[in-house]
Amino acid sequence: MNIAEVAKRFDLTQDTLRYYEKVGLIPRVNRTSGGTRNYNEYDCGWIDFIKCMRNSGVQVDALVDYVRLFEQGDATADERKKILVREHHRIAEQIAEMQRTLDRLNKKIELYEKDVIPAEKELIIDKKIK
Amino acid sequence: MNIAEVAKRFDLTQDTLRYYEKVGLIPRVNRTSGGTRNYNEYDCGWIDFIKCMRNSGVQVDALVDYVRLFEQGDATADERKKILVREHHRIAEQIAEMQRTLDRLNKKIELYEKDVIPAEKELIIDKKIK
DNA sequence: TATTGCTTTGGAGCCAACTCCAGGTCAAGC
DNA sequence: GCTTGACCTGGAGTTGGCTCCAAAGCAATA
Repeated sequence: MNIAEVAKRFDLTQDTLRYYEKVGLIPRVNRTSGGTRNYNEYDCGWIDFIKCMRNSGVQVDALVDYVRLFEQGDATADERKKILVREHHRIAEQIAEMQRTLDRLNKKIELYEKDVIPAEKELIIDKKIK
Repeated sequence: MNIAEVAKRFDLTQDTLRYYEKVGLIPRVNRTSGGTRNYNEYDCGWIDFIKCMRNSGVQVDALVDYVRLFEQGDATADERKKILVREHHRIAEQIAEMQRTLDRLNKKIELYEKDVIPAEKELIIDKKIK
């Protein structure tokens, strides 16, 4: 697979794919004799994983660490697992916070629906919610 | 309330509070004759709301729009509601995506727990998950 | 009133994460 | 072999969202 195909498949730009590789978000991709990237399914597995994590707000640094450890072999499995667990916690906490925000928005939207709210009541809305 | 007290109360820096006001994330705060900000509970209500939204990933622009409309009075209630509904959708979608990521991480962590995974199996892990 | 410290402003600086570009190389069709 | 278009690299530029700073004014305490 050339870079154009991979970019299309994952809805990423070629620049982003090259960036991912450059900073170590994914392991180095094999090249043709001429130096052109030649992606295989293994690479795509990594891209898929990284894109998923990035879309959930996992920091580039954390993922770079993970990939670096991965490349160091089996001995780092424990440390890699710790990263995954830590990021799991972070995401779970973030979901909880966003859920509370949704509740708050729900109440606010409900008030907007009941009667078009005069602007001056805005604070009261927030007071009620608290 | 002076800015120091408000900053402490919301665990924000004074710079952040001034920034919020400068870009229009919160309505203009009243000042003393000398020009010093004098926050009241109304201001705090806004800060609380904005902090909550920002922590859930709502963009500054969207909130600035909301505040601007709010300041234009009752006639904009409909448009304001639309913003809230749109951001509600965005957050709900983001939660869904993060939930899927948690599932994926759970499976991956589980595999790490079963037997310390040789690095070479990394792709297989992702294949299984897919 | 003098000192010490808090607050003001505009604007510069910073960080994460891309995104774009120039100048060059490679490859595929004619 | 030549042209045309895709791909390469290193590095500069951009965006969003703060964060920091200098120079100056205000406030509280002695």
